[in-house]
Amino acid sequence: MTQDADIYEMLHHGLIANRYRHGSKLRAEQLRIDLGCSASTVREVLFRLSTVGLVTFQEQRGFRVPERSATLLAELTHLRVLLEGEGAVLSMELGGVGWEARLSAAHHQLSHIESRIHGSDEPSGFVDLWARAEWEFHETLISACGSETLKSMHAQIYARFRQQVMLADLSFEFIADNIHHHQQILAAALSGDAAATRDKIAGHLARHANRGKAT
Amino acid sequence: MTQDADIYEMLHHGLIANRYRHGSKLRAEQLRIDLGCSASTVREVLFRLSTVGLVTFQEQRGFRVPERSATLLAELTHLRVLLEGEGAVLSMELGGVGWEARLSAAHHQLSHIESRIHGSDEPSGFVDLWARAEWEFHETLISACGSETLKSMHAQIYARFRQQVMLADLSFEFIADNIHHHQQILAAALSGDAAATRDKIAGHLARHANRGKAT
DNA sequence: ATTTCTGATAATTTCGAGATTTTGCTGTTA
DNA sequence: TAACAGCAAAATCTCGAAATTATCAGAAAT
Repeated sequence: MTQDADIYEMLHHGLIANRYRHGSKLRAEQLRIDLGCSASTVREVLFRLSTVGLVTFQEQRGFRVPERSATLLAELTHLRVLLEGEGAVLSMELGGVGWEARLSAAHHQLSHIESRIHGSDEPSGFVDLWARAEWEFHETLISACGSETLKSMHAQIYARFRQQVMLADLSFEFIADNIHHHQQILAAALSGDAAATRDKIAGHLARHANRGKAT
Repeated sequence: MTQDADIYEMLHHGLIANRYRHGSKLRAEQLRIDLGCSASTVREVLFRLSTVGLVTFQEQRGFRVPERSATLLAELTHLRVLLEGEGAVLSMELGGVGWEARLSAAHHQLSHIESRIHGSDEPSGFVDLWARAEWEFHETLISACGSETLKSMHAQIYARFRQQVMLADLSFEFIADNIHHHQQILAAALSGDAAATRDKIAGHLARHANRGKAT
């Protein structure tokens, strides 16, 4: 059993779930206790995460969780619209009925959870479920695009996007909008309208545009 | 002096220049001699490079140089067209005269080198100069897009693209086409025609479409 | 009172060795 | 001859410690 991959997954997940405060230092000696391994292994993983932008690294000054930044969020949003729109349109052309079925299924799952959250006073217990379902839907949306490279690039951007907005999203103030957005994206994708699909994706991802605070 | 960053740059450059054969194994114990450091440091750097796709990694089986693959090249080309086209169009809107001047300068440098290569029997001595100038031109093309994230993502894809096609490019069989392509891209960008700019970029990058051999 | 120097403390970077796993070779068997 | 088990060699993975560098508190000087 190689710990390395597990440690990577744990930290990756923790960073996306905002388990560590924005801007806080990530000391290898500290994390080794939580993760149950040596500081060297942690350091190795932190380096890898810095390469994909989930942690920042400064020479001789260690690793940090990236700050929240309206500028960065705008850039990530722009790239996500670009990649996710392209992947969705390609999937519409290449995916066939199988893809449409999987997308419907993913939307059904997500819709179910979002409905429950919408009617709940204490939605904090649904956070993990919702995060997984949201990812599944957007991942399925581009899953038939035929390009592994596009998918892995999208996964990188999605992770950084989520890291930026998780704190805002888990208050679920957007939940009513999100339900509507996800329905519109599904409808546009199934109808075969490429331009509309791109539009709906862009509208959905822009929901944080007016809220992100600069560093 | 931190070796780490230097080692990373050395290996990064070597991989793009095809210093190591496609598919060959990258043993840390071997590389430590060429690079003058310990095996652990090499391993750390190789992990980082695997995260951006310049080396492949398999658990318990070490690191390898990615094979040449027509499929992968097609995917990288598609993404480069997407990112470079977007960055160029944004630069045309935001860059102003300063950007136009820098793009002209970069093209002039590249054009000068490509002309010399075109008229030479033994162009192998120009490889490094050409590679640098080619990168400078394409990087400048998107330099005013206003998004650091887009630029770094493009840099990642460009590096992998170059790794795939370097062997083909340094025979300079495309040199006549390339001179024409680069001129067309420059002209379209300066004329302010967004659609034409995207077209010319796509045409330029597709030059390898009929040549890459599957693994 | 503010700045600068200095030493002590803490964090980062590099390294080589031990434990674990894979790989390749050899000899046996059907 | 082909297939398989077992052993030896090599490679990978993990770790903790030594060496280097940054950080900070307190003393000395302006």
